[in-house]
Amino acid sequence: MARVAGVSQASVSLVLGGKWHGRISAPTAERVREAARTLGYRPNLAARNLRTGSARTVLLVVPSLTTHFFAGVHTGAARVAAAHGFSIVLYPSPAGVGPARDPFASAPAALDGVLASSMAAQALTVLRGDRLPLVMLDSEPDATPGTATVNLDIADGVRQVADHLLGLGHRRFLHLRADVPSWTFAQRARALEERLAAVPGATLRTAASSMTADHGRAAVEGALSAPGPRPTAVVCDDDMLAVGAYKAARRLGLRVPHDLSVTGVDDQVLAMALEPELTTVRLDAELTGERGMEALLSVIEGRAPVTHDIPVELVVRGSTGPAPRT
Amino acid sequence: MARVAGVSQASVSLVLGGKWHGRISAPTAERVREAARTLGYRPNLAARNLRTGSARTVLLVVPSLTTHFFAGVHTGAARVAAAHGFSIVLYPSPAGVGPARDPFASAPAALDGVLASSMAAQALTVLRGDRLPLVMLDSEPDATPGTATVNLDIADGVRQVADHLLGLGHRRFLHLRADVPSWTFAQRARALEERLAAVPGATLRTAASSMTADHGRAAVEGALSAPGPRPTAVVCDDDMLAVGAYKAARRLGLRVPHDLSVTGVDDQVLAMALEPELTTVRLDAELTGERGMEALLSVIEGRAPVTHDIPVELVVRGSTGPAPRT
DNA sequence: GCCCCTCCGTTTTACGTATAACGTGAACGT
DNA sequence: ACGTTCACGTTATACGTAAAACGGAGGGGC
Repeated sequence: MARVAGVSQASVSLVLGGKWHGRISAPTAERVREAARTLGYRPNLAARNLRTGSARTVLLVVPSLTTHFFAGVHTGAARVAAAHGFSIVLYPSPAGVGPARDPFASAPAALDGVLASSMAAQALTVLRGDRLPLVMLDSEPDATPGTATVNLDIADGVRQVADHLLGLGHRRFLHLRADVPSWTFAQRARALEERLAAVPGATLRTAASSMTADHGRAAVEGALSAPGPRPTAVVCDDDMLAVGAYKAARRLGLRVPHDLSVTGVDDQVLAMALEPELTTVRLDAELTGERGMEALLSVIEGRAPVTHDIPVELVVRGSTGPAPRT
Repeated sequence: MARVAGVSQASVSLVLGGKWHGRISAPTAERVREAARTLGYRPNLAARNLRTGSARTVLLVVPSLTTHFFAGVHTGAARVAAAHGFSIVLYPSPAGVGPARDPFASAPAALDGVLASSMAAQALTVLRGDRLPLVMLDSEPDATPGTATVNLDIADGVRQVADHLLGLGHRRFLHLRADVPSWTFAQRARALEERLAAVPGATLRTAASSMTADHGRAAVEGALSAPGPRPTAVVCDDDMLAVGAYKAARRLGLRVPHDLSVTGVDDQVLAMALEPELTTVRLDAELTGERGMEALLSVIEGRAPVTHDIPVELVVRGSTGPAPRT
């Protein structure tokens, strides 16, 4: 390469690295670029990484990419990373069985930082101790002081849901919880409890289910068949659970929203596919990924850790209506 | 590291690389491992990659991870890659706007091979010319002779759909095409046409739509409102388009499946969420990813390219029923 | 004439690993 | 006693880059 261009190897590095101004004349620089073009020359990344001590690579830790939300997070994070010349490597689904794998074993090169979802708790225990820049997504604000976090204010979304349903006259609520031990779900439960505690006459039942439509259906069917006055609104931790609520309602002969109002969280494509379309809390997954990656790159580049808040938005559609008269 | 273990650097490499049998005594090997453990020593990946000339890394080219199918492909591919000590780097969504980016610019290290979906056509033009091992997913069998392919026999799935509907007495069909210029969709259209051409009295209309529920609805609504005898079955290229068909049916006052049968392709979570549940062609995305990665690793390791066929399966649910009497 | 500066490059070095090539005692066969 | 093998490690080298250190030629100031 250097031979073809008729210059030294160092000049090649300077030109292709874009740091030649004032050191290499314009014609020579052009000659180097031309030679690189005709040869199809690409700098050896391994050598570059060895020399610079960095591969400009970041680890993204999420439970599963098949979850709509995390796929969106990846998309947003990847966009920002690419814009800064960084690459993303995914931590292989810790949600799968087996012990937490060594996150570094999955990377093709040294890591500059870690962007981790709070739902991937297993991996974090592995990551502690390595002094890598770390940014948490949707984690408890003061859980890890000093590290940047990107916080989705889902609690606020749940409060909006509660207010919306209260405004429609609902007083008897069923909360369909995702039985995943994660702060994000605990937060939702607490927000709903607190909001309803402030309303005289409001009651709250709780059911828990794994995050599939079928388990959700069973849980809701059980809770709605229990003795006592039946809840008129089901607040679900997730759109997929809301599908379960729809199915339960159908089996029990209840119409949505006439007899039973249902809400979700996420606003997946699912929400618009349902009939009636689902009232739900929209989470902007891509924005979450973007902000997370921006925060992480800030830390990597030595700036102070910032904390972002991602606003959420209640999207009212057809699955919520006035509470039925008793 | 070598100092701490009281041994030469070469011995460290041998022991940690697992190639010490017969060259290093067991006690010494143990001493090295012990030292590595206490120091938290990790081999420098950049140096290793430079020395070995490989980063054991593969590029996965898919249009978008937010598409359910491709997220599944990634999951399967990642599982196999991890089992062989390989890493996956994703090519950043070529479906996005802008010119095709340099795939190698997104990688943190040198690539050993490429696993590409046929739907990411843009990227392929970039990849041609680089003599990297390449495996295509769901691409036209003889499009790239010599390269391994993993073929989803969706044409067969469509034929099963046609036979299923014909058996239910349907004769007037509407094909809702995804207007994406990809071989996989062209293949579906051809299979349906050929199958119906063999049935006297069978008719086929076609509508095209981008892959969103709303556009699908509009396309189906238009096609069903056109003059002439109305189709009684809508065969959709995708589950998302089937959602559009449901919505169109509702707007036109048609019940599924009583007045209109609907089918999809994919079997996303969506399919079970719909009411009635969707009859669709199940594609095993994870298996596709696994087979694809296995084929690619074979080529990388110097074995002959193999071609796999992934079977598809018609899943009959509630969205198809007997053709209405005229 | 001498010193100093600027411009344009080159020479050299270090990064940390994998592995080929090279000892070095001790045991062993004859 | 002497070559041969074996078991166990070490020394030395190359990978391709980034960047610090180092000129050399030409020009300007005094």
